[in-house]
Amino acid sequence: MNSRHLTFRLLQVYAAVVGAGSVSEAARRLHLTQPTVSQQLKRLAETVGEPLLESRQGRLAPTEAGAELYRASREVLGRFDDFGDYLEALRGGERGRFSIALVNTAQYVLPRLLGPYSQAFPEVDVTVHIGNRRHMLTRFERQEDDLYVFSHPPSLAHAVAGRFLRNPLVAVAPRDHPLAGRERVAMSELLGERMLLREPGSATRMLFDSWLQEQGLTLGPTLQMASNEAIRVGVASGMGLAVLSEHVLPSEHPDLVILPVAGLPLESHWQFIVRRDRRLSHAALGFLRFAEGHLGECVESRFLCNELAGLLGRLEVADAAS
Amino acid sequence: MNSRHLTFRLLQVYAAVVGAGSVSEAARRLHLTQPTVSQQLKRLAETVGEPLLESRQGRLAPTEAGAELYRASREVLGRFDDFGDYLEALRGGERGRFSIALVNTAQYVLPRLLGPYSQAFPEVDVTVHIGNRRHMLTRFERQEDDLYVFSHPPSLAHAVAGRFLRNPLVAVAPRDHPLAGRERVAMSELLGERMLLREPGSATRMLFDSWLQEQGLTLGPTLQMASNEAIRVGVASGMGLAVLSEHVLPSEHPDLVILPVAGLPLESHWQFIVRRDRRLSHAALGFLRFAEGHLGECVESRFLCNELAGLLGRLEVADAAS
DNA sequence: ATTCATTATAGATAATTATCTATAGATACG
DNA sequence: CGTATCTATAGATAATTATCTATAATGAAT
Repeated sequence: MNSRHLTFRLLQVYAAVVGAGSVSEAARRLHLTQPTVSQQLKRLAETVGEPLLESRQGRLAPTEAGAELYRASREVLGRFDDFGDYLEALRGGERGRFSIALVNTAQYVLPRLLGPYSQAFPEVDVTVHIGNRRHMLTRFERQEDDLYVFSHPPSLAHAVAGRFLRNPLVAVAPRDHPLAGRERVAMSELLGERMLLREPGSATRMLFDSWLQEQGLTLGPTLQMASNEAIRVGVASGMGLAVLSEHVLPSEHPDLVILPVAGLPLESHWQFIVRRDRRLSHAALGFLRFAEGHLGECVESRFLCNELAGLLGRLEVADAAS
Repeated sequence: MNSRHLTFRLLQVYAAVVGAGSVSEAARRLHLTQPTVSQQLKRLAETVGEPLLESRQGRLAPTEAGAELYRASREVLGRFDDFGDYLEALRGGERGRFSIALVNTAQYVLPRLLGPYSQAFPEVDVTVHIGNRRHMLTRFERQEDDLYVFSHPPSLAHAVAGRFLRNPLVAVAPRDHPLAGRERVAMSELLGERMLLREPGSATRMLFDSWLQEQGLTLGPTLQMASNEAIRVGVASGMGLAVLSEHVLPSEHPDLVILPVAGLPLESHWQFIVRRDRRLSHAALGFLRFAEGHLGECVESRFLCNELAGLLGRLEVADAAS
């Protein structure tokens, strides 16, 4: 039997004929003419090399070989129906996988979105990569992930971005610091103190540095630490002051106060970045849609800044074009 | 996804590409050119409506959808391979079904063949129909069975026959009968006795009647019984004499003797009859082949008369022609 | 940056398929 | 024994498929 030229259509027709027990009836059901169906059957029988049907008391009944072919056809057609369902689920973003890469600081907020999303789409595998900005930039260049979260995106030449969350940088001091009770503080007053800072190249540090430069200020004594957590704890224990993303602070922070420094908070935003030269998985798109729709429920409203509709719009356009 | 124009060939090609991890390599394995394979893939991806492969570090790896399609393809192709095996078994006569219709008297001998055959081909379903000659003729007319066993076949206009077993008709008497010890008996001597006979129309009776007519003899008193068994027992218990197929007698028959009547035994033969206007099932053909090859082992050599090779020859010719 | 291998595209062609209409041959029903 | 209903065959045609050669575009590896 040479299955080279066997089409699924042929099996569909055959199954219909066996199901109907009649060529004419099958033709009606399939909206074909009877000779068409007859001829298909003939070809199928030739392909199989064995008679498939014989008329028994008025009805067409499958022969031994025909019965087995019918079984096989049903299984095969069923399997491809399942495949069709799978595809639909994939397209609907209900199933599949995607990966998302975060710079360190974003790990304080992204779980608020990913948690509810995973609840809603349990069939989607999400891989989260976390690292410092340099690390993430490498991944971005290599197109290793579906989605990236940056506060300061790299070049958008091959990518589109959509902001979704405010990321205010605030100055923090220990609660018992002399400046703690003040109505208003000038930045210059802080710079005499030792500042605890993230490494150069981290988004937080970059933003702070460039702001200082604008203001014509220069740093005094500093202490560099690679982790936001370590900085927060350091400040609480009196090692110095710091400028940190507000998200890094726990909602209750008895040891720390936010200083009302003029010009702060520094406004920046978390945004999703999507490369345009890599096909975005349906699942990732589904996640963005979910974020667009449910952001309000997942984050405190003072941080809310949902500009994802625009991002989605630009993606759909690209999608339709392809 | 429209599977209307999906060919098995296409799935084979796709599976080969995924297996090889490269279009060119797959093309080599399939003895096709690389553009051919590329183009098939393109068409397949269009049919599915989703990219199937993406190049990951030099190799082609299936996408999510592609991986599922690969699974489906393997299953489907596997299922049809199995179907191919099934067909082969069917063609080889190792599997399937057939029915065989016997006139009553043949039931004494056919099990000797059917038993060993079923042992050798346990996957074949055999249906045996047994009845009197009239009954079998009806079945034969209606083409209800694959094989028929007659000693006197009906018209062979639409059928072919092959003898396989001698069927001698002998005269039997109770052991204590006056004629029992005699060296030689004339038929006319028997006709004074009461004869136990099968019904007119039965092969045994027809043969006996026409022989008597040839000899110019006529029957004396008779008693008609529809069963060979009943006749045999009747003779043993002194109800009269009879002319019976030797196969009807048990191998040891202490109550009966075979009379050495001049002109007896009447020679007739069991033969297989196959209609030519009905497709012979592979299994039935397999049975005939088995019979042809193993007849010697299944029946006593004095009855042996294997002319099945001729029958098979005629069937193969018809088969090749169709 | 050059080169080698891989993949994609274009253009061509023969074969095959999917369908139809019209018609002939079979079968079953009253 | 017609008649209605089925199935099979023939002939036609447009669409699709399978396959090639030649060539361009990509991409990985010196």
